[in-house]
Amino acid sequence: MTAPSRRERLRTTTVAEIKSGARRLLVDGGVEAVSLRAIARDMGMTAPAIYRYFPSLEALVGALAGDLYEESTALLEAARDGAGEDEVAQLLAMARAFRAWSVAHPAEFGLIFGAPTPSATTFFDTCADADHPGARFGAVFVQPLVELWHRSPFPTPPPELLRRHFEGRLEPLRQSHGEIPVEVAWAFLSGWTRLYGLVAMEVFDQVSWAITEPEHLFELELTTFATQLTPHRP
Amino acid sequence: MTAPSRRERLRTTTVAEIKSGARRLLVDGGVEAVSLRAIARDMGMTAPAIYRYFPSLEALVGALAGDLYEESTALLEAARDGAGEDEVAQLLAMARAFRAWSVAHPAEFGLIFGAPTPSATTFFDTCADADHPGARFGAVFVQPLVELWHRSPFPTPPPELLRRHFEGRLEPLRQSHGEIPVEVAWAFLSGWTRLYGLVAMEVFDQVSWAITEPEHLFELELTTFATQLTPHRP
DNA sequence: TCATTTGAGTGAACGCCGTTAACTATCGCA
DNA sequence: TGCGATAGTTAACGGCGTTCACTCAAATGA
Repeated sequence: MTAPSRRERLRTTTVAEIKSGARRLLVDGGVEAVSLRAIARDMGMTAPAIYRYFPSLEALVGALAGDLYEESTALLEAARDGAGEDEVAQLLAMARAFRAWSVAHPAEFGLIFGAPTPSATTFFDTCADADHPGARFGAVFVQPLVELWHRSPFPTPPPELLRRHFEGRLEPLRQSHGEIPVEVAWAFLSGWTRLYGLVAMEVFDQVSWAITEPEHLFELELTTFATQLTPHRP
Repeated sequence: MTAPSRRERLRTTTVAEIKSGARRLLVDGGVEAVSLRAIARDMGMTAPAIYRYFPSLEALVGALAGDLYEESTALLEAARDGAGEDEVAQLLAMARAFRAWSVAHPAEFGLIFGAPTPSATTFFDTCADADHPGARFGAVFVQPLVELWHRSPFPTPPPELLRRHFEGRLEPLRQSHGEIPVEVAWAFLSGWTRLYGLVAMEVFDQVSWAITEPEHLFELELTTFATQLTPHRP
């Protein structure tokens, strides 16, 4: 691990500048506005120069998607770490942080959580299954759920029902998180699905025909979700 | 209402041929593969000819999105009409039909239920709020829910909690469906959000790192959803 | 120190794309 | 029969990703 040479440092900053230009275009024009020629123009370069740093536009967008995945994962971790000891409070803080980030960054959300573009596809295919960006993202949710389950088990559908549906199909999840109680796996999949649905519907503008200020629907669902994570009074 | 002239008939079939070419390109190349030149090539025409029928590529893709919305709405109605009298059975049949269609038509799903492209945006903006395609789509779900609610009310969060969160924010929904009990509005929004989340996650390939055969997760969630629509035993 | 190799960047070109403009030929109708 | 509307053409412009041949400066090694 030797110190980076001057050339390597320059290269790193250039890569960063390319990516930040790409993100700027993404933010104010959608993914189809990201073009090598526009990035190069903004940098005072010509388009073919970018091929010294990325093999194609697709690869550049893929790398950007990877960065965004990391950014949102770090965001979740920060929300969790700032929410005290109670796991339910941690999960609620993470959900709120995720929604806030997504609503504030619709283009970025669309790139990593929307329909898989060729760029995203080729990028994610280069990731080993165990450290798929989605796996590290999901892990931040799984950990508090596991701890909550051991401290104060929440109600779930009957475990034999869960086992019947999940039988042998949780291998990918197990590969990145080790053995997990089937109830926790269910809570994660069910909860993440609901969170994703709420946020994606709002970001993709699929509910504005029915409700204004979808944040209140979000908070309502969060309330009922928190209730479901609390043991029912006997 | 006079019979369409020969010219009008030719025009109609040409429009249909353009759209079907566009859909073919959409299906096996994603939305970014839809190009006027490719469509025209497949039809043995030149690209500018298409401007006799659509003012821009954006408008063509928008019209295609409108057709797809109609297609999926009709699909839901067919599923409902083939599911007998019981409203819960109707809702389950609709959910299954929606998932099946979406999984079988990922590109079409992405176009109308994914991140809004400029094309979709400009198209949906041309729709009046009351007959927004989403509203007609949602109506198919709302109707059985209303009937079920009147026949056999399902458990919901406390109505005062619902009212507090929905206060004055359901105007768009009311405009297309008239007065609706707040409990039904909640059931629709909550249920549609969960259904959308499940299907979008599967179609957009956001869960393959955790679970294989997501259809079983879908069926599991459907089971618990049906339970929640049934009055709890006293 | 000087020659050489490496790397970054350029300019021209190819073939796509959407879109516009000018033009032609055909069809339907009075 | 003639005329206007309609459907189609070709040519062109600018933008795009990408490739290739090239230049020039920086790092390297004898």
